[in-house]
Amino acid sequence: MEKEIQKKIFDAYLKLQDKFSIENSQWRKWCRENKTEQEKFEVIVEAILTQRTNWKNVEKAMDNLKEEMILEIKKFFETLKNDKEKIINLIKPAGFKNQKAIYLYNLFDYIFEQYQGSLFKMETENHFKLRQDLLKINGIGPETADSILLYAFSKPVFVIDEYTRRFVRKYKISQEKNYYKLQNIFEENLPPDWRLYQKFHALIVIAGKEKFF
DNA sequence: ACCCAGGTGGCCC
DNA sequence: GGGCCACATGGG
Repeated sequence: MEKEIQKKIFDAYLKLQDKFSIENSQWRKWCRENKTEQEKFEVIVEAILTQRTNWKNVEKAMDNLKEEMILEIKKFFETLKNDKEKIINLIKPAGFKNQKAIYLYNLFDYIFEQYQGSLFKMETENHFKLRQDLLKINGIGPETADSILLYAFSKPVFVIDEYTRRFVRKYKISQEKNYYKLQNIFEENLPPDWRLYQKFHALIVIAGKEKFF
Protein backbone atom coordinates (compact mmCIF):
# COMPACT_ATOMS: atom_id res chain seq x y z
CA MET A 1 0.00 0.00 0.00
CA GLU A 2 2.60 2.50 1.14
CA LYS A 3 5.00 1.11 -1.39
CA GLU A 4 2.56 1.87 -4.18
CA ILE A 5 2.30 5.55 -3.24
CA GLN A 6 6.06 5.73 -2.96
CA LYS A 7 6.42 4.39 -6.47
CA LYS A 8 3.86 6.84 -7.88
CA ILE A 9 5.60 9.78 -6.26
CA PHE A 10 9.02 8.62 -7.35
CA ASP A 11 7.96 7.92 -10.95
CA ALA A 12 6.26 11.30 -11.16
CA TYR A 13 9.40 12.98 -9.85
CA LEU A 14 11.53 11.29 -12.48
CA LYS A 15 9.13 12.40 -15.18
CA LEU A 16 9.27 16.02 -14.04
CA GLN A 17 13.03 15.88 -13.76
CA ASP A 18 13.22 14.49 -17.26
CA LYS A 19 11.01 17.17 -18.84
CA PHE A 20 11.78 20.30 -16.85
CA SER A 21 14.72 22.15 -15.37
CA ILE A 22 15.14 24.67 -12.59
CA GLU A 23 18.02 26.33 -14.45
CA ASN A 24 17.32 29.76 -15.89
CA SER A 25 14.50 30.37 -13.49
CA GLN A 26 13.96 32.02 -10.17
CA TRP A 27 14.20 28.57 -8.66
CA ARG A 28 17.92 28.35 -9.28
CA LYS A 29 18.40 31.12 -6.71
CA TRP A 30 15.89 29.60 -4.26
CA CYS A 31 17.55 26.17 -4.57
CA ARG A 32 21.12 27.45 -4.24
CA GLU A 33 23.12 25.72 -1.51
CA ASN A 34 25.01 27.62 1.19
CA LYS A 35 22.96 30.77 0.77
CA THR A 36 24.38 33.99 2.15
CA GLU A 37 22.47 35.95 4.80
CA GLN A 38 21.47 38.39 2.07
CA GLU A 39 20.10 35.60 -0.13
CA LYS A 40 18.10 34.17 2.77
CA PHE A 41 16.72 37.61 3.50
CA GLU A 42 15.64 38.05 -0.11
CA VAL A 43 13.98 34.62 -0.20
CA ILE A 44 11.96 35.56 2.88
CA VAL A 45 10.80 38.86 1.38
CA GLU A 46 9.96 37.13 -1.88
CA ALA A 47 8.01 34.42 -0.07
CA ILE A 48 5.59 37.10 1.14
CA LEU A 49 5.52 39.13 -2.05
CA THR A 50 4.74 36.11 -4.21
CA GLN A 51 1.53 35.27 -2.36
CA ARG A 52 -1.11 34.93 -5.07
CA THR A 53 1.06 36.90 -7.45
CA ASN A 54 2.89 36.44 -10.73
CA TRP A 55 6.66 36.11 -10.25
CA LYS A 56 7.42 38.86 -12.78
CA ASN A 57 5.58 41.32 -10.57
CA VAL A 58 7.57 40.16 -7.56
CA GLU A 59 10.78 40.85 -9.47
CA LYS A 60 9.63 44.38 -10.25
CA ALA A 61 8.94 44.99 -6.58
CA MET A 62 12.34 43.56 -5.62
CA ASP A 63 14.05 45.75 -8.22
CA ASN A 64 12.31 48.81 -6.78
CA LEU A 65 13.53 47.95 -3.29
CA LYS A 66 17.06 47.36 -4.58
CA GLU A 67 17.14 50.66 -6.46
CA GLU A 68 16.15 52.53 -3.32
CA MET A 69 18.87 50.68 -1.38
CA ILE A 70 16.30 49.25 0.99
CA LEU A 71 17.04 45.60 0.28
CA GLU A 72 19.13 45.14 3.41
CA ILE A 73 17.53 43.58 6.46
CA LYS A 74 18.11 46.38 9.00
CA LYS A 75 17.33 49.15 6.56
CA PHE A 76 14.27 47.25 5.41
CA PHE A 77 12.87 46.85 8.91
CA GLU A 78 13.65 50.47 9.83
CA THR A 79 11.81 51.68 6.73
CA LEU A 80 8.84 49.42 7.52
CA LYS A 81 8.69 51.00 10.97
CA ASN A 82 9.28 54.62 10.05
CA ASP A 83 8.06 55.02 6.48
CA LYS A 84 5.64 52.26 5.62
CA GLU A 85 4.18 54.36 2.78
CA LYS A 86 7.52 54.18 1.03
CA ILE A 87 7.53 50.37 1.19
CA ILE A 88 3.91 50.22 0.06
CA ASN A 89 4.78 52.33 -2.94
CA LEU A 90 7.83 50.24 -3.86
CA ILE A 91 6.15 46.83 -3.57
CA LYS A 92 3.11 48.06 -5.47
CA PRO A 93 3.75 45.92 -8.58
CA ALA A 94 3.44 42.75 -6.47
CA GLY A 95 -0.16 43.55 -5.60
CA PHE A 96 -1.97 43.50 -2.23
CA LYS A 97 0.52 46.24 -1.30
CA ASN A 98 -1.19 47.38 1.92
CA GLN A 99 -1.62 43.85 3.25
CA LYS A 100 1.85 42.71 2.27
CA ALA A 101 3.52 45.72 3.89
CA ILE A 102 1.77 44.78 7.14
CA TYR A 103 2.68 41.11 6.69
CA LEU A 104 6.33 42.03 6.11
CA TYR A 105 6.33 44.28 9.15
CA ASN A 106 4.82 41.54 11.33
CA LEU A 107 7.39 38.99 10.15
CA PHE A 108 10.46 41.17 10.54
CA ASP A 109 9.22 42.51 13.85
CA TYR A 110 9.29 38.89 15.02
CA ILE A 111 12.71 38.25 13.48
CA PHE A 112 14.21 41.27 15.25
CA GLU A 113 12.36 40.62 18.48
CA GLN A 114 13.36 36.95 18.74
CA TYR A 115 16.64 36.79 16.84
CA GLN A 116 17.89 40.39 16.80
CA GLY A 117 17.55 40.35 13.02
CA SER A 118 20.04 37.48 12.68
CA LEU A 119 18.86 34.91 10.16
CA PHE A 120 21.85 32.78 11.13
CA LYS A 121 20.54 32.64 14.69
CA MET A 122 17.01 32.01 13.47
CA GLU A 123 18.19 29.12 11.32
CA THR A 124 19.64 27.28 14.30
CA GLU A 125 16.22 27.18 15.96
CA ASN A 126 14.37 23.85 16.05
CA HIS A 127 12.31 24.00 12.92
CA PHE A 128 9.13 22.56 14.44
CA LYS A 129 9.12 25.38 16.96
CA LEU A 130 10.03 27.84 14.24
CA ARG A 131 7.06 26.74 12.15
CA GLN A 132 4.72 27.08 15.15
CA ASP A 133 5.98 30.61 15.77
CA LEU A 134 5.78 31.64 12.12
CA LEU A 135 2.18 30.44 11.87
CA LYS A 136 1.18 32.75 14.72
CA ILE A 137 2.25 35.78 12.68
CA ASN A 138 -0.58 37.52 10.88
CA GLY A 139 0.22 37.12 7.19
CA ILE A 140 2.13 33.85 7.43
CA GLY A 141 0.06 30.81 6.52
CA PRO A 142 1.26 27.23 6.07
CA GLU A 143 2.67 27.67 2.58
CA THR A 144 4.62 30.83 3.34
CA ALA A 145 5.94 29.38 6.60
CA ASP A 146 7.09 26.20 4.88
CA SER A 147 8.58 28.10 1.93
CA ILE A 148 10.70 30.08 4.37
CA LEU A 149 11.72 26.93 6.24
CA LEU A 150 12.56 24.96 3.10
CA TYR A 151 14.08 27.60 0.84
CA ALA A 152 15.61 30.14 3.24
CA PHE A 153 16.69 27.73 5.98
CA SER A 154 17.07 24.39 4.17
CA LYS A 155 14.73 22.51 6.53
CA PRO A 156 13.17 19.25 5.26
CA VAL A 157 9.52 20.37 5.04
CA PHE A 158 7.54 19.74 1.88
CA VAL A 159 5.72 22.81 0.53
CA ILE A 160 2.14 22.37 -0.66
CA ASP A 161 0.52 24.82 -3.06
CA GLU A 162 -2.15 24.86 -5.74
CA TYR A 163 0.19 23.28 -8.27
CA THR A 164 1.02 20.50 -5.86
CA ARG A 165 -2.68 19.79 -5.43
CA ARG A 166 -3.12 19.52 -9.19
CA PHE A 167 0.00 17.36 -9.36
CA VAL A 168 -1.25 14.78 -6.86
CA ARG A 169 -4.56 14.56 -8.70
CA LYS A 170 -2.93 14.18 -12.10
CA TYR A 171 -0.70 11.34 -10.89
CA LYS A 172 -3.46 9.82 -8.81
CA ILE A 173 -1.33 10.02 -5.71
CA SER A 174 -4.22 11.27 -3.57
CA GLN A 175 -7.58 13.04 -3.64
CA GLU A 176 -6.70 14.80 -0.42
CA LYS A 177 -6.89 18.60 -0.32
CA ASN A 178 -6.02 19.37 3.29
CA TYR A 179 -2.61 21.03 3.55
CA TYR A 180 -1.17 18.96 6.38
CA LYS A 181 -2.52 15.64 5.16
CA LEU A 182 -1.02 16.28 1.74
CA GLN A 183 2.26 17.35 3.26
CA ASN A 184 2.35 14.15 5.31
CA ILE A 185 1.88 12.05 2.20
CA PHE A 186 5.05 13.52 0.71
CA GLU A 187 7.06 13.55 3.91
CA GLU A 188 6.15 9.97 4.83
CA ASN A 189 7.02 8.65 1.42
CA LEU A 190 10.21 10.56 0.74
CA PRO A 191 13.48 10.70 2.64
CA PRO A 192 13.78 13.91 4.74
CA ASP A 193 16.13 15.49 2.23
CA TRP A 194 15.79 19.26 1.83
CA ARG A 195 17.69 19.27 -1.49
CA LEU A 196 15.17 16.81 -2.89
CA TYR A 197 12.22 18.75 -1.42
CA GLN A 198 13.45 22.02 -2.88
CA LYS A 199 13.99 20.62 -6.32
CA PHE A 200 10.81 18.54 -6.33
CA HIS A 201 8.55 21.41 -5.37
CA ALA A 202 10.29 23.76 -7.81
CA LEU A 203 9.75 21.27 -10.63
CA ILE A 204 6.09 20.90 -9.70
CA VAL A 205 5.54 24.67 -9.98
CA ILE A 206 7.53 24.97 -13.21
CA ALA A 207 5.60 22.07 -14.76
CA GLY A 208 2.32 23.49 -13.50
CA LYS A 209 3.02 26.85 -15.10
CA GLU A 210 3.71 25.05 -18.37
CA LYS A 211 0.24 23.52 -18.11
CA PHE A 212 1.78 20.07 -17.77
CA PHE A 213 -1.04 19.09 -15.42
C1' DA B 1 -13.69 42.99 -20.76
C1' DC B 2 -12.31 39.07 -18.39
C1' DC B 3 -9.30 35.73 -16.20
C1' DC B 4 -5.37 34.42 -13.93
C1' DA B 5 -1.18 34.43 -10.85
C1' DG B 6 3.47 29.94 -6.24
C1' DG B 7 -2.09 32.85 -0.20
C1' DT B 8 -3.99 34.71 3.97
C1' DG B 9 -7.30 36.17 7.41
C1' DG B 10 -12.00 37.09 8.79
C1' DC B 11 -16.48 35.53 9.01
C1' DC B 12 -19.85 31.93 8.95
C1' DC B 13 -21.71 27.37 9.43
C1' DG C 1 -12.60 21.48 9.15
C1' DG C 2 -14.36 23.69 4.90
C1' DG C 3 -16.77 27.54 1.84
C1' DC C 4 -16.80 32.34 0.57
C1' DC C 5 -14.98 36.94 0.18
C1' DA C 6 -11.63 40.98 0.12
C1' DC C 7 -7.16 42.15 -0.81
C1' DA C 8 -4.06 45.08 -5.87
C1' DT C 9 -1.38 44.74 -9.85
C1' DG C 10 0.23 43.49 -14.55
C1' DG C 11 -0.07 40.40 -18.46
C1' DG C 12 -2.42 37.49 -21.87
